[in-house]
Amino acid sequence: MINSGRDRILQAAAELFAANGFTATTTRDIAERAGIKQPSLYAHFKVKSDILRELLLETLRPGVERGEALAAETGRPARDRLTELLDFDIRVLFTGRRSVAVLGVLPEVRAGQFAEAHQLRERLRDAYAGLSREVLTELGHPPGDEYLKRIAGIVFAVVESISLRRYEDPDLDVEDAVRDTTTAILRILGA
Amino acid sequence: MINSGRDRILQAAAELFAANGFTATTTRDIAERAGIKQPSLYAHFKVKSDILRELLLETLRPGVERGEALAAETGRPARDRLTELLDFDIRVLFTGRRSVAVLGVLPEVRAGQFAEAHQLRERLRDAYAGLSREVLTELGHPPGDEYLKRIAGIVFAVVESISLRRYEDPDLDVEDAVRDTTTAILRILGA
DNA sequence: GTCTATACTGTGATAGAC
DNA sequence: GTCTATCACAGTATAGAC
Repeated sequence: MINSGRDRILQAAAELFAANGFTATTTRDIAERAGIKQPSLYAHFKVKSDILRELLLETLRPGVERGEALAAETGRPARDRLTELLDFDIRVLFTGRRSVAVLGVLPEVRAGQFAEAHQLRERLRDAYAGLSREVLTELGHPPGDEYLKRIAGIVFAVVESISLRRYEDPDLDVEDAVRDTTTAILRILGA
Repeated sequence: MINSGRDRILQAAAELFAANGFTATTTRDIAERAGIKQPSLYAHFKVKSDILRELLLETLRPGVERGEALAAETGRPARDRLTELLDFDIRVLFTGRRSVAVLGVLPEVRAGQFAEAHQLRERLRDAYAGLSREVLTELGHPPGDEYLKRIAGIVFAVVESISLRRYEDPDLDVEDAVRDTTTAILRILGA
């Protein structure tokens, strides 16, 4: 059901969380935007944080799956696989029916509670790190662990920044974002 | 006074805001970390948001001043000036006695209220955009307005990501951060 | 599954003594 | 400028009827 009550709630919450943060968004705000009364939320979610929890998992899972598959794949240049992951990941952020944006970067997500989402994010980061290592190696510059960690940190930051960039410029075009981001990241890696 | 009550409050608040966000940080949390009782905060700040306000302005002002000066300067390669701004800006984030980190990216900062800080952030972004345009031009690729906006968005995102990267790896070394970030950004610009 | 009514708690902020 | 005491309100969540 695309427009079920539950879905309306998730949609509304995603937009509000992205705009104002988790704690600053009240259950009343969410309910109002979803077109129901505040207590009705609790017919769908046990507690407020479960809404964010579901949004986070939903947003992260596709990228993690694809990322780990691509990182494990062999026999194809890492550069191509990294490009493919970026393409996939960025499109999820744009075409997902939610404006899931910034969610992964919300400070509240770091503080306890959302361990599962945090873990998924780590796995996605690892996928990017693994592909980055391979790309660097292909280019004749196999990185040390320390250096890889730092450079992959920047790469992942650029990926995650898409949410914020899109938030600040709602007209940002998907194709532009995919192309610019991919180019930037390949250049950061020295390609 | 480096350890005046007021300063202890700012220090405590900066750390808590960065870790948990603005709304999720209570005035009691701040007071406790500052070693005073909650109502004593109000001898120093009229309202809670004034604490964040001051932290934001304090963090942004030096970079803005330096950035606008460097962007206006002529007769020196833009590449050198951009490098200098990055060096300065990143060191402020690291050596500032506050862990001002993520503050600029807090969602709550976007929603109304902190207009002055928002404006400073725009000016800093403009300084980076201006220098980026010059660098691209020096390289023989004068950008169109649209392209510049997008590429400068990525550049600025990399700069701002330092806060988060440092938060996630508190051992991150200043010199490494300066070098890696500068290299990444110059590469993004095609240098 | 949605509503009205409401309980309970946490939070920002003030009053006023020291 | 710090404290204790306290207020007023906002916010999450529950109860129970429809």
